[in-house]
Amino acid sequence: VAPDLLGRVLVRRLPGGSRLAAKIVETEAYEEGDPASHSFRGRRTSRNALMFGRPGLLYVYFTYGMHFCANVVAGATGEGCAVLLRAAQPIEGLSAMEKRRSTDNPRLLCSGPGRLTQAFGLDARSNGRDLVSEGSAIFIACGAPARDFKIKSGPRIGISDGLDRDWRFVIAGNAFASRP
DNA sequence: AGAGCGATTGCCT
DNA sequence: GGCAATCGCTCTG
Repeated sequence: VAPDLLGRVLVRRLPGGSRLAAKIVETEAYEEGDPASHSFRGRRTSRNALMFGRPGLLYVYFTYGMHFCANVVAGATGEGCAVLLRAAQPIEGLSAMEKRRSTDNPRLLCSGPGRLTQAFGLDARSNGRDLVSEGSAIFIACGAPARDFKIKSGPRIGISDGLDRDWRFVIAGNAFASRP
């Protein structure tokens, strides 16, 4: 699911009818057999409960005392599996993102997991939202995107265990990834 | 009950 | 390249 999400568009409807939209350009996969995952060894806690929920839901967690990270629940119900959204290329609603992010550099709006949630206004209240219903206030647009890009994979970022897995996926050459 | 640290970011030199 | 910010989750005793 992690590479499949590349090129798809994350959309947020704002009160008033305007929208935020950005193309997903970088993702990471996490699952139960994975020592870097919140769901390692199938352990359920109050924080990670959503990872074991229905696929297509939004799992948001708080980290480093100040940042939120957004994930797409990706396993069957009961399986602790999710895809971290690490970076996206802004498409629509840039001025609203600029305001939330306090910068007008488009490269700094959604290029990083904490930046992306801040630009989209996602936080603990967004937990459990349905990302696969286009009626949602926050969702991933349906329909297969153009596959006119190559996918690069490598070790995930910011972890100390599980570095043997190449479960970070980026659109090759895209300038909006969290790092070159 | 308390310590340690994290799926990060931004500002400093 | 280095480090502070900042707080909730997890593990240890």
